[in-house]
Amino acid sequence: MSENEKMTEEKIFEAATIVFEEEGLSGARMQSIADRAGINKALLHYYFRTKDHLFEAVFTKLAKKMFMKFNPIFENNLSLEEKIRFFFKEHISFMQQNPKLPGFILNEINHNPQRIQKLIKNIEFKNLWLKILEQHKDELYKYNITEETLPQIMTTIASLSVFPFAAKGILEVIFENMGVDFDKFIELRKNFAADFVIKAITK
Amino acid sequence: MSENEKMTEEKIFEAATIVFEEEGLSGARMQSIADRAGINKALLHYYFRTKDHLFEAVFTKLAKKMFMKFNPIFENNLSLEEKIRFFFKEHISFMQQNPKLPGFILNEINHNPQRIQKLIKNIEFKNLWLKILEQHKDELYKYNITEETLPQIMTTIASLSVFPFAAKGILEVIFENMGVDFDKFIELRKNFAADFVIKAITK
DNA sequence: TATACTTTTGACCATTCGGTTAAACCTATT
DNA sequence: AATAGGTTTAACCGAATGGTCAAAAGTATA
Repeated sequence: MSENEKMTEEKIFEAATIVFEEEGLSGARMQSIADRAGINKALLHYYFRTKDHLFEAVFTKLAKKMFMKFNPIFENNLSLEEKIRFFFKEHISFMQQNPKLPGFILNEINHNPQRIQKLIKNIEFKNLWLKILEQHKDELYKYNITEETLPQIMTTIASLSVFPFAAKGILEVIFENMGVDFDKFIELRKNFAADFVIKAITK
Repeated sequence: MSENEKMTEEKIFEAATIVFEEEGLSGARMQSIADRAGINKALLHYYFRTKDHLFEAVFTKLAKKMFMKFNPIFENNLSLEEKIRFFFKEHISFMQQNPKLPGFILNEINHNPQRIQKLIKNIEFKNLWLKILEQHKDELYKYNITEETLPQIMTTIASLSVFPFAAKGILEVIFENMGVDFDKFIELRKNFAADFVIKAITK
């Protein structure tokens, strides 16, 4: 039945997500995914014809899930400062529940940059400055934000949020050595990063 | 001759570095490395018995090369502000010449965290705070740096420097869309990141 | 030049891996 | 109960992969 079918496809998808996140495209084994889904390997190919098909499906969904989290910033009508605080809280909370996502996505894109191209080529980054300008015209004078520094500030905000997860493997070892708990560090980071950025851009 | 031997081992090592950086451990093929080095595949196993041996050699050297760049900060006797400026200039310059290194190292560590453990377990991060305290006792009052915020600030500095390279694949696409040149962005980042951090931590 | 030793090679091996096939199994419809 | 449809499986396949081996090629020493 279609109910059962959804179940199986879902099982496969969830298993594939875990294995791909953990091992990467080239490191993942179809057999591991089948085992984890509790099904036969041939059934994988029945639902998703090839490994690449399956990977593409998983990757696209995860990447969208990730980039979606950046959207609300340009939608709601908070102040710039509120938006920054909102972003760090939401984005870091999301990654707390998906700690392996950032490293996985960054890595796979570096291995095959064209994969992301079709995903974000539709988004009009060109209008980004105009959009921000119209929403926050008055506030921009208060902060050191110009069309020139926008890429730097955007990247900076993304860095502060994403990097700790992308570098989790290293940080955990270093922090352990310093007697710092990674999870606690992340919890504190929501406010620290927001304060840090706001302090830095305020004239 | 030993001269020739060094030549061959060197050729293998360089080829392996390129292939591993590009494809990762699981994606790299011994045949590709042999081809790139212009030698027989069996010769790889003559010099480095297994793929894992070869990878370990390459990874260890690259990881050391990377982390070495953090050292001078705790050695020279510049002021805190000078150290921050010095770090961003040196570290980003280094990565400009090795743009694939950050992503490679982060990814391989996430896949196998214990790999980094033996490399940095010798470093005494516990004394880090004491070391900084003794070198910059007076300055620390000027900045918002305490033993509690140190991990956040350290991670922040690393983020601002490393992340743009770890996310190069994405940023290049986005920047292209915005009419921004990645290399120019990186060049500007050396000063932007330093200014940003100093502004943020100055009371 | 003969000998001993190291380096390099081509051919080969065992295993793993993504993918296929034909048959068995289920489930709904008649 | 018989039929037809999709779903699931065990067994299998060819190619790719990491690794081995014995012989060839090179080199230094006597």
